[in-house]
Amino acid sequence: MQVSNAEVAAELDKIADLLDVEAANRFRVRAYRRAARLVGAFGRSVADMRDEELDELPGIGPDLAGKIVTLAHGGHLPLLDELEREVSPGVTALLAIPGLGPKRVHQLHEALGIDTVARLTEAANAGKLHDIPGFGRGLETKIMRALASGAVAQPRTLLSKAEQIAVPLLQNLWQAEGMKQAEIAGSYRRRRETVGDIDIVVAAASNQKVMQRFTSYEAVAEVVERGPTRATVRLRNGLQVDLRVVPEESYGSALCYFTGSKAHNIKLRQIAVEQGLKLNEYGLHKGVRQIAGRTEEELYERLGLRYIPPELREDQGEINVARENRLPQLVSVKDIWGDLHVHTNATDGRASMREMAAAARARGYGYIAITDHSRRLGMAHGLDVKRLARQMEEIDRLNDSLNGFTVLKAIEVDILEDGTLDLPDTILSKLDLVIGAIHSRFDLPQVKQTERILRAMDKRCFNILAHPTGRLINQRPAYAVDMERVMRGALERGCFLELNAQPERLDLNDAHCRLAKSMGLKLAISTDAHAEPELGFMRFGVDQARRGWLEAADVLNTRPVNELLSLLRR
DNA sequence: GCCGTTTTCGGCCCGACTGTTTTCAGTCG
Repeated sequence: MQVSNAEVAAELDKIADLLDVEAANRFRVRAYRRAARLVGAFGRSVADMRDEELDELPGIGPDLAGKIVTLAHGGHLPLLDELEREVSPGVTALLAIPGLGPKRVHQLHEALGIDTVARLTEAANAGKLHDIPGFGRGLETKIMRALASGAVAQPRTLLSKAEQIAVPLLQNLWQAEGMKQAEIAGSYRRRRETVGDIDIVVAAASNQKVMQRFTSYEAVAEVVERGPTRATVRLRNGLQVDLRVVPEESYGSALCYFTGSKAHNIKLRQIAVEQGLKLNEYGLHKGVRQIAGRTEEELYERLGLRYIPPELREDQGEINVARENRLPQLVSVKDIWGDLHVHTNATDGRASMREMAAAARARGYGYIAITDHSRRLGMAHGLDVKRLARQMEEIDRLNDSLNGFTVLKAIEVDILEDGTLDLPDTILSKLDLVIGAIHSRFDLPQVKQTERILRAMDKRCFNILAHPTGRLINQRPAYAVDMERVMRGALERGCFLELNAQPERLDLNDAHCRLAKSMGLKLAISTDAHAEPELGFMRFGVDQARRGWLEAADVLNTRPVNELLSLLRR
């Protein structure tokens, strides 16, 4: 039995939570959390790794390596059983409630035997909490408010959605008097696929004016916290926004600090300590004297590092690479020459191919591939042989009328359950590009799903595997597939994988991108656009690719059409 | 629980805000 990295990470996190509530050594707790984070973000499946390989990873020692191996093969940990005997497992859910951390959860359990959210609600409503030492009426109401507002376990917000909320908010903030600098920091700036909250950093002449403007913003439902330099609000849609105002000479260090990740920051501060310096959000200090911090660039430089782009700041090896001046030259939207996954109103798109081509051209592209659905997707009015043939003729005519821009004949063909393709080779082999996709039977076991894909790739006309895991963020998990085998299979056969840039897909994820890069497999970044504005999703795909350390050379569609076509030839 | 060109034991990042306090612990990022 193989257990996914995400599940192993969840178990490790559970141990950390339980240890936390047990008041275990906090560094021991941290070791489990670090391990959970590492495993969760790891491209390879830990189930395929040996004990000694895991031991090599930073923060993983012999003990954790053994536990990870056990978990990855469906084994039981005596430690976890023991912890769950001592602390009822439901208490970990209490940690998600704002205002409750390990100490207070422990107290709730000791004093009143509270071990579920339901019991906590009951006790709070009965007014039993404020008698517990260290608790008071204030905390009791705070907890009751949190419980009532459903603040518990809210799913993370899609980056694209966060952008729609944060950008106008920031624009509004700029109207405050005395604004000097401002940026959205946090996981938003690191371009993670989802954000938990929004962090904004500001340098301004008057803290007071900024705070005032921020807390009175029209979308604010509640001011959770408000001090002289920091404020937290909850918006009506439930999203939390933190604002931090600092002096101009601290702006760079504050921006860096609030961009994170937390793990990256800890490493930076360790480096500072090693050099006899101190790093905080106000700057880099030698004794009481500030020696850097006005800009991020200056900060990294003074620490002996090259500037690290926010997308890489995850403590995934970027610091050593920056020290050795080996940072990747990350791909950017400017490098993209065309879009290889585009739908039209021939199937479920909303614009004609002419309109999509014009929109792509207006973005400065040299080509797009028209990839409508195949017949199997009845819902989308998928193309059969006859309609596809007609579309190909139409593309020829369109190309005749275009100068310096190419519309590629292509398709997003369904990979059927047995790994055959939804249209015959005779027509597929006449196309410039064939994208294969799974739209059915997401429930196949891993071995079957993997073989289904490899079998489809066996066809010499097959070029790119679309949205390779099928996940929809917050909606549908990835289907079970051995990604390493799929990538190796693609490499051996001369085909490629897609990084689908739809904000709710972003499929492949960042770890997969790194895995592909380490194997030398190029990826196509494609929008899967169903309307003209969706061509703009390219930047989300590029952001994800940057998080995966990809450079222009690692991406298929960063080259002119002739080079692209020769790469596609099998 | 991890880690080490000062260490195999004794460290492990730093500050703001809140609430319950008489000087600070807990939580959060």
